[in-house]
Amino acid sequence: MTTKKRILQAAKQEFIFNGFEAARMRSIADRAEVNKGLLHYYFKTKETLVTQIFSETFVELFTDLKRVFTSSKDIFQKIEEGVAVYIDFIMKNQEMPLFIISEMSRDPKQHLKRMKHSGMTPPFKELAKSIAQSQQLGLIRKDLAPKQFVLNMISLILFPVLAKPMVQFTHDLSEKEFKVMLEDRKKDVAQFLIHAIKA
Amino acid sequence: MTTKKRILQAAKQEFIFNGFEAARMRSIADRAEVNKGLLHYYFKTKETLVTQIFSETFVELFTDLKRVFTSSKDIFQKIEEGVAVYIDFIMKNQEMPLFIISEMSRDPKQHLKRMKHSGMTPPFKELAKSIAQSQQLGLIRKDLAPKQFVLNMISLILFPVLAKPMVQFTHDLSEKEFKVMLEDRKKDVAQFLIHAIKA
DNA sequence: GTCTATAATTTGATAGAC
DNA sequence: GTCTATCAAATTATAGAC
Repeated sequence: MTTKKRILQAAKQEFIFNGFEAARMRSIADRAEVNKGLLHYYFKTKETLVTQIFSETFVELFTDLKRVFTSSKDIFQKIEEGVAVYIDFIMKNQEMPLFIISEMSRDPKQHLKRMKHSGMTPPFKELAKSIAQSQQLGLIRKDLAPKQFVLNMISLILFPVLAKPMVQFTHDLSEKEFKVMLEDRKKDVAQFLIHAIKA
Repeated sequence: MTTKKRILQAAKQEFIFNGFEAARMRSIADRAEVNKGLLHYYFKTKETLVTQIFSETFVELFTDLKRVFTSSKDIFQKIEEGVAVYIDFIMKNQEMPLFIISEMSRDPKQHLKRMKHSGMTPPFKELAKSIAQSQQLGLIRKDLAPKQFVLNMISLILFPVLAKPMVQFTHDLSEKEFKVMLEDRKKDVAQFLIHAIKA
């Protein structure tokens, strides 16, 4: 692996575990086992590092989700697959959602710049459209705004990892048991959602 | 208002908008319009300030929720009232949930100390118990773990404020419209939950 | 490309006058 | 109780040798 890649990977770990402000360039260099000066040689500033990390993340997740939501399958399959793909992603990147949300909140304008840099947008409009069509077909109850459903779906997917320490504590779950719970939620959340919206 | 109270209020604002690490003692002093030295005179350290703020928050929220979940009303009323009470709280303290969750994640052990200092615990076990009883009565479908329901309920309540900038951006909502949406979610979330669990 | 050394700021916290 | 002045430590970033 190249030095640049090693730095990027080390930075990702440092950022997601500590947040942007608490992340230390010194720690990143230590993790990557390179000299502190090299970080600036490759990436100039702390901000450049974080922008790069966000880009890679957005491209990876949104590409997969877009494929699911624009497929020709029926809405209930889209929900099941979408939930599974999303939860698969967060199982591999458990600390990333909190990092993104923290950064978004800390500096919304900067976050928009980072989104633009990645060239990707979340494919939620595609899902909302699919919900609306299924309402017309009578598959889903009509007293529910598609946008509301999308927000609820994302809430159920993301919150448990955002609040992971609280969930682990209140449910008394080991690291392994927490992962099992996330795995189970692929089916559980999909079924919960489908129960909530079926006509 | 006493100087101590003014400092506490200023610290709360600074912390919830910037997070613990990014919060500056200097900024807190400026917000409170007092000298920087006074912060240490009253609270000794940054950590003392944050512990005090958490305590007040936990006491306020959990007291109200416990009253709802241990009342004698039926489960569907408990859900409706619990959602309303919780959303009322976060409407008045929109940035608090992200601050708490960020801190919890940044330093779980320290967070437990802060919880203990407040003397309060979240009354979620009481709600789960109430769900289990209603399952026995045949009011709620039995293929759903009470703990899972509680987690889903909290997810739907908290996520929209945690991801507020993203929600505002993707739904194109002004500050006022976002508040209206939260207000609407008191009914919407309760109905969504009830649809999802009714036998 | 990689390192050492260090500059330039900024931070939380303290000491001491009033 | 409130202020000024300042310390000691830590942080990002740069300069320059190799």
